[in-house]
Amino acid sequence: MPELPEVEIAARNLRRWAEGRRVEEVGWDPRARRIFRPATPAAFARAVEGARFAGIRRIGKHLLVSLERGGAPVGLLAHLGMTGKWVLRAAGDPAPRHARAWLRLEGDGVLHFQDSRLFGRLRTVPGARFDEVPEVAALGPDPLEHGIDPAALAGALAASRLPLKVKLLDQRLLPGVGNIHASEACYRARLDPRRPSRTLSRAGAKALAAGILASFRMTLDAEDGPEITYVEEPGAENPFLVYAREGEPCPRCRRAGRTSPIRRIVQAQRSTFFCPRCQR
DNA sequence: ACCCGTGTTCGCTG
DNA sequence: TCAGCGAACACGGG
Repeated sequence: MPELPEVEIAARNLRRWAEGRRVEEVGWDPRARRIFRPATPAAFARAVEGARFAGIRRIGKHLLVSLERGGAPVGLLAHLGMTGKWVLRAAGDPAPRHARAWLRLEGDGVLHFQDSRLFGRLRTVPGARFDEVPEVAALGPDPLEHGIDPAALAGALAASRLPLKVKLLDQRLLPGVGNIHASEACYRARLDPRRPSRTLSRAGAKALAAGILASFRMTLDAEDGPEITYVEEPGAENPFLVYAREGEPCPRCRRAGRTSPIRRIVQAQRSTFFCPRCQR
């Protein structure tokens, strides 16, 4: 269940597993047609079969995969939704649980797209012209690739009455920020997630930019490896500062010799976690 | 049974 | 025209 760091790991994995290799055959789970909308799984398979992986980019939570067949570019746009994940298996291995699409590569590997909740998307992009896909064109500059311009962020926040944490989920602003990192960034910047975003000062926007990048970085460092490990998998410790820590003492207040429990509230139908004492 | 979930899109409203 | 809101999508786990 991915925000920017998990999608970045997926991009690195795909580069390592597939770059330069040809897709011999594509298969799919017939119950998962919705993943391939607005096209059909058969059309997806036709477009990808026989093509060779040429390059993998990431903007926010979108994976932009460029392939090539007979000198012609073929684009593959992937979004992991809530539960999507790319995994590599050896040919002949049983398909992993909830495998919805699979790409058999030349040599021995099979790339599986797993997605239990079917919120993911796999679609092809003619000529790999990703900038002509409206959802991609609407995204702001990727924060990991380009950094965050505090002045631009301050300007965007000044234009909205939405609560700060809700505004952070707008992918046109800072693509890749999701529900966890929105809470984490507000906490790191000591900002109350309920504040209208337009009430932030320049200094607040600057702290927020730093908080977002620090939160991404911490998760990226913890998750880098051969396969994405998700924090909710059995036995995994919660690596976050406030997310899913309702009722636990705020670590920053505790350091200052005070006690303040983390609160959970609901904003825009999503959970928000914060410390009411040190986030203003 | 019921609630919750790291995401996005759609239709409605003012 | 557009920001904002809430339902909907679909399935598994606690």
